[in-house]
Amino acid sequence: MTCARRLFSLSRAVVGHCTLDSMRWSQTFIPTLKETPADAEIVSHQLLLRAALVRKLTGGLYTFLPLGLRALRKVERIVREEMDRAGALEVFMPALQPPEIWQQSGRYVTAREVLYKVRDRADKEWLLGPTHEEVITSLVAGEINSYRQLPKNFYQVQTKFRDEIRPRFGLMRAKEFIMKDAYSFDVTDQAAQVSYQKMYDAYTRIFQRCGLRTLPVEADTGVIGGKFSHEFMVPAETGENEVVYCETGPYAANLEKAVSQGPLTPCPLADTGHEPERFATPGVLTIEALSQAPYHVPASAQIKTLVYMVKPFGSEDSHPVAILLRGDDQLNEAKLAGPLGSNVFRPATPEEIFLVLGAHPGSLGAVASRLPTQAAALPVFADEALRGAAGMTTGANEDGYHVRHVNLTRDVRVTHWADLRTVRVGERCVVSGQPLKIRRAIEVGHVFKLGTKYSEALNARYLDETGVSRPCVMGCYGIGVTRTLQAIVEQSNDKDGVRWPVAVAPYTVLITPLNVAPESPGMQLAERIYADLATRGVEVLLDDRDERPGVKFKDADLIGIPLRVSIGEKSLARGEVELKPRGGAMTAAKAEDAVARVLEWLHEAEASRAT
RNA sequence: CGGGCCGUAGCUCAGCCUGGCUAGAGCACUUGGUUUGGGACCAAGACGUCGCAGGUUCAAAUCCUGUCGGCCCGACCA
Repeated sequence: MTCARRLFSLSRAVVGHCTLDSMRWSQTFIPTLKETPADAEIVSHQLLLRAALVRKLTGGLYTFLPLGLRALRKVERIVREEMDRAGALEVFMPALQPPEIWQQSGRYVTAREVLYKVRDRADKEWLLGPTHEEVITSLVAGEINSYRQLPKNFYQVQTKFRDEIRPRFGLMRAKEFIMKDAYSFDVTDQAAQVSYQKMYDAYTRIFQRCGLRTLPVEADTGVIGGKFSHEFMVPAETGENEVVYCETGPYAANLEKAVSQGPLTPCPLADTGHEPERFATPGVLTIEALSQAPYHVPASAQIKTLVYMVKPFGSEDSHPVAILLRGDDQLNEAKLAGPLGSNVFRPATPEEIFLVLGAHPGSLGAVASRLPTQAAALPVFADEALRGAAGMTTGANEDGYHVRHVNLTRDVRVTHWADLRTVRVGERCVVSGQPLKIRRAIEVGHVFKLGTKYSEALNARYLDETGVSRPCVMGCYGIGVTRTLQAIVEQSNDKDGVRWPVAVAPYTVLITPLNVAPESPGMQLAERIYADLATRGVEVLLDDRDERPGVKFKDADLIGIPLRVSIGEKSLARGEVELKPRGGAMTAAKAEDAVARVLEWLHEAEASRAT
């Protein structure tokens, strides 16, 4: 028993906080599904339903069943422990928010696509919060006055609402989901950097404790705005993001943000000495067509001309801009917001394009001498890959014609140079020079360094040592808790079901007596082990159902409890029970040692996870 | 919002093209029996406004129109 006594002090991560947090299968609610529901596409979504973790109410809205809720609570607890450890303070903000603060920050417009709006009896509008920068900043604006009160980092775990155009993949992209969001307030940029790093480190620990392999990548800041950010990605073929990474170096970035040393084949730079020359290209409307016979202009020697309509911040009117890329490059819209100075923009319609350029898509070009007078002041944004290019071919800005011998420096009035292209596989890493790879991933966390955008808009200011009023420097940090749960399932499963990491498993031990008659030796032993483990704080589930062994084993594998203790007549005749880690090999244990062996296994599982 | 597909029992689906008898199967559920170490078997039973509305017809799950909902692809998107 000394062994058991020593093992009694297992950490809370494994044994749970409630000494009798255990359950009989027949008393709880675990409606497993033998068949795969038709509308679940990816394996984690299927298992979420089959393993009785959640049920769908309607598209993008799910009910958590007892098993799913237990796993969710485990993830939440890990998140809270690590946030607390990092010095963040838990608060709880309203989900229902007044639109006024969103108008103040400007996001009433820029985030309008995802905002759920509701009206009260007086027909006043309210918002269901998709995030809480405005609320927390309002709080700080009212409460924090001095540098002596800083830094502060507030967090909460709360339901968020987002008007997703197309909810899909179960909890991955839902209309309503649980997020942990944290907001840091600092006196200076350098101090904010410290807060940012604390959160980055906390996130690394959180996902590690959840049993997830994550990859932190440089990320675009999107609608939230801000200076720079990292996303925590779970590599998975079913992910909705694409991550560019280098196998030999530290570089990793979201495709929206990724840079490289440029196209593998450089643009022609040698000036042919020719002036731009118009030539007839009847019916040629694509880069591809111009690269074919009889023209044979490689895509890499063409200039692609796009027209976008931009709405500057605070303005109601849109204006057109031209965007130039190499023919074989793709525009990366996420990179466009910075150079444009606005994130409200869209591709121009053919009618709008004709109005400004006098030609239709397929024949567009920005060669200065071929621009109509109304386009004289048209802003021209050119991708860096085109810098210095010569001998290029592009549209003549006249339907049915192209121009060759174009020298960018000489012939095009570029107003802004910027990195606008999408990186492609195999291009050279800017850090290591090695070929870049691309793979899909699920975004589970995002840390942003925000700067003073919200503190200035909502007046969250403090007085510094010299009595000068300054805006707080902010950071914000999100973890999709429900999405993280599904990502764990997506990463931890096999053909038989879920394989929960111990730290987030709904229960850590499953006892499976094959004969459940109350007076049978097997059931009596099962009851003893169950009670013994429960009083030691192990979260244990007893499968007391009168079902055939096959049913019990299939269900056990499906719900994926990390350790199974099977008690059947055959081994019991030898005075033994069977220990089977989910996905591992079965081992025999003397019945009287069963509890000690289980505690030992849990202890080892915890030790092997700690780093 | 564009394109495609689908709504029949709790779940997975057949029947529809080519209208016609009491609308079917498997799984799940209830009862009884036989079974009992990897999703058993036998028997009996319960479960349906065939998404909804309108139309055509002697007759509609089936054909037509509209509508609502779902799924997939795209667009969009912390």
